[in-house]
Formats: sequence, C-alpha cells, structure tokens
Amino acid sequence: MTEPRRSTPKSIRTRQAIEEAAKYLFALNGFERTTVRDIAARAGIDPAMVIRYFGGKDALFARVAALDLRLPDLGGAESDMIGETLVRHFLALWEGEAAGGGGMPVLLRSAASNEEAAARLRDIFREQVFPAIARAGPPETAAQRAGLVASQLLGLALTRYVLKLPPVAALDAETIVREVGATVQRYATGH
Amino acid sequence: MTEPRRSTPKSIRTRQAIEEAAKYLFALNGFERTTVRDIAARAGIDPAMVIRYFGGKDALFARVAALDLRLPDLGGAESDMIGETLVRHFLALWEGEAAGGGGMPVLLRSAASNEEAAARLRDIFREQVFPAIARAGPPETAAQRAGLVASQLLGLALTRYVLKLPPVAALDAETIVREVGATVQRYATGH
DNA sequence: CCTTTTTGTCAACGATTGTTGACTAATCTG
DNA sequence: CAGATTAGTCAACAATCGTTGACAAAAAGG
Repeated sequence: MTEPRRSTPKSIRTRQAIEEAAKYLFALNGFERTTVRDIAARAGIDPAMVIRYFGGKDALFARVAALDLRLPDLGGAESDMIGETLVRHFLALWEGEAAGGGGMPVLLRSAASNEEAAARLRDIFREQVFPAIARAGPPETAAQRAGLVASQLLGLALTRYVLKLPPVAALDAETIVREVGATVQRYATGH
Repeated sequence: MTEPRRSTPKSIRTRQAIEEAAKYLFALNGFERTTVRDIAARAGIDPAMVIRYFGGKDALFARVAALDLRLPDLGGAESDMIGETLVRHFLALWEGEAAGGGGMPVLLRSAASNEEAAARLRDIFREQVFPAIARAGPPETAAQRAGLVASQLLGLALTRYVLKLPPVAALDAETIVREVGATVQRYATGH
C-alpha cells in the first residue's frame, strides 16, 4: 500500500528505515539511552549510514522530533465543546502513533533531560497551543489559560504513555474525554 | 533537627556531600546525563569514593530518589477543601526544595527515560497518593480518581519545574491553588 | 611510638559511545 | 561493456563511561 509510483532512488528506503527506527527508539528510550548503533541495527544497516544521511545523532533527533499538532480551529460556534474536542484530538494524535505524527512521545521522553528537546516543546506550545487557546477566551488571560491546558494535557500524556501509571493507562477514551475534557474546557475558556 | 549528637566519624561529612551533589545533579540533568565523575567533582572528592560509599551509581540514585510525600490526612471534615489542600501541599513540597525533601524533581527528570525511576514513581503513587485519595470518595472509583489527580499534579510539576513553560512557571502560587485546586477537587471527590 | 583501621588518591581496566575514512559492491550513464 | 557515481560495509579512532584494586595519608587505639 502507498506504493511509490515514482522511481525510488533506492536510498530513500533506507533513509525512511532509519527515520522509522529512530522515531521508535527515541520514543521508547529517550534521546540519551538511544544509541546510533541501536538505530542502525533496527534499520538493518551500518551505523555509518546514520551519520552520512543525517549528519549525526543530534541532527537526526531534530528531524524526527518535528511535530505538527494539527490543532483544529477552536474559534467555531460550539464553544462549549472546546475541551472535549481538544482532548479527543490529542488522544487520536497520541494513540494513532502509526500515522505520520508520533513525534510527541519522542519529545516527551527526551524533554525531561534534554534541553534541546525541552526547548522544542516550548516552541510547539508557543506556536501552536497558545494561539489556538487564545481565541477561546479573553486575550489578557490567554497565556495563563493556555499554560493550564498544557499542564493537564502533558500530564495526561506523561502518566498514560510514559509512566504508564496503571489507573491512567487503563482509562478508556470516552472517560478521558469526559473527565479531562471538562477540565480543559474550564481552563481554555476561563469558566 | 535530628542533629547528630554523637561524634562525627569525619566520613559522614563526605557522604552527605556526595548525597547533596547527587541530588542536585540528578535533579538538574536526570539520571543518564549525570556522571559519577561530575558528582565527585561537585563534592570535592574522588569518583572512587562514590562507589565505595554507595556501591554504585544505581544504588546512589535509589537512595537519593527516596521520597516521602507526607500527604496530609484527607479524611477530615472539610471535604470541599481537599483540592486546595492537596495543591498547596505539593507546591510547598516542590518549591521548598532546599528542605529535606526535594526527591520529586530528581524522579521527574529521570522517570521519562529510566525505567527504574518510573517504577519508583508508580510505587509512590500506589503507596501514598492512591490511599489518600481513596478516602475522599467512593471506593469503586478510587483508582480512576487517584489517576486523574496524578495526571494533573504531575503535569503541573512537569510544565512548571522541568519544562519551565513560561506561562506556567510564571503563575503565582495562589492562582495555581485556586485554578488547579478546583480541578483536583473534582477529580478527587468525583464531583 | 607503633599498629591497626579508616579515609582518601591515583592510575588503569574494559565497555560503550559518536564519528570518521578507507575500501568494496551496486547502480546508473553513456 | 566501460566508466563514473552512489550505496553500503568494515575496522578503527578518540572520548567518555562506571568501576576496580593497589597504594598513600591520616586518624584511632593501645
């Protein structure tokens, strides 16, 4: 499926294999514990290729950690559904990691001990989360509201996907949408 | 408090210096990026002493990461203040890191990429957070309620102290107690 | 003062890390 | 098919890691 109609220069395959392996391992173990050799082994090629194609471990991480939250426009009419909408969106983004996205676990794993990853998360917040939340309430409280939303959503991701706290990991999606959605709704709109 | 009246065998000083240096560096950089040599340098002694006194890097981490949340009894009469009480308690615990505690930043930094640290956080949740929350509502939903509380409180700690997300780091304590307290209150009691 | 135990330093080990350059195999171009 | 470019492998490098054992300095005990 998704067959490349155009001619594959044959190297694109391995490039993608490296990216996939890196994404998987970075998300699983974080930046520090993931070695270039592990990535190469998982991609089935030589460690030297990782450096030749991406310039180094740092550059590869920067490429793999690119993340587009694809936040929906929250300025719509149904302003009382903002919380549920947001939570549902994030759940779909995180759960369906197989899709194009999947950069979030990578960042979350690494941001705790890697300042570059943390800075990238701050960028994502400033460029994507903040503007989206800003439209859902008074501008003067936009930063605070967006910050509170981030604290809840990142906390959910942390406890559910990284720490795998049993009661949180066991929650079904609809419960999360209902409970956490109510919180996000209150944070986003400021009551 | 708890002053050692007995004579100091002179080595206790260095033991404490190692523990302090380790606590500081583990909290700053996480487990993986903190080296035994860095700890020794900060404590002003030889790296070999770290191993001799604590057996190894892992054992030192385990000792330093010990954490007692000292959660207050939430079974009291004022059940509508549980949220604010909890948030205030955690803020005091995290903010006053200089005190005896301060194990939380250590764990939070490392748990993202260190399975042992993650397991320790799960233990703390199970042994301390869960029982405290269980008394604040119906037993059959205790796990879910405690999990949601943890997702919000750990998310707050993550965004405020680890990621240092500007709007969250800038929040004053009273605002946090009010806003996040309301959320925790709802999670803890199940409405 | 001599002996014993504790406290500390020093150098080095084996393993692992990211990275590099030389070399071979494959593929493309004419 | 001949030549050139690309894809890939291999061994090794320098650096750093946690850890160890031999040894010196200092304190303690008689």
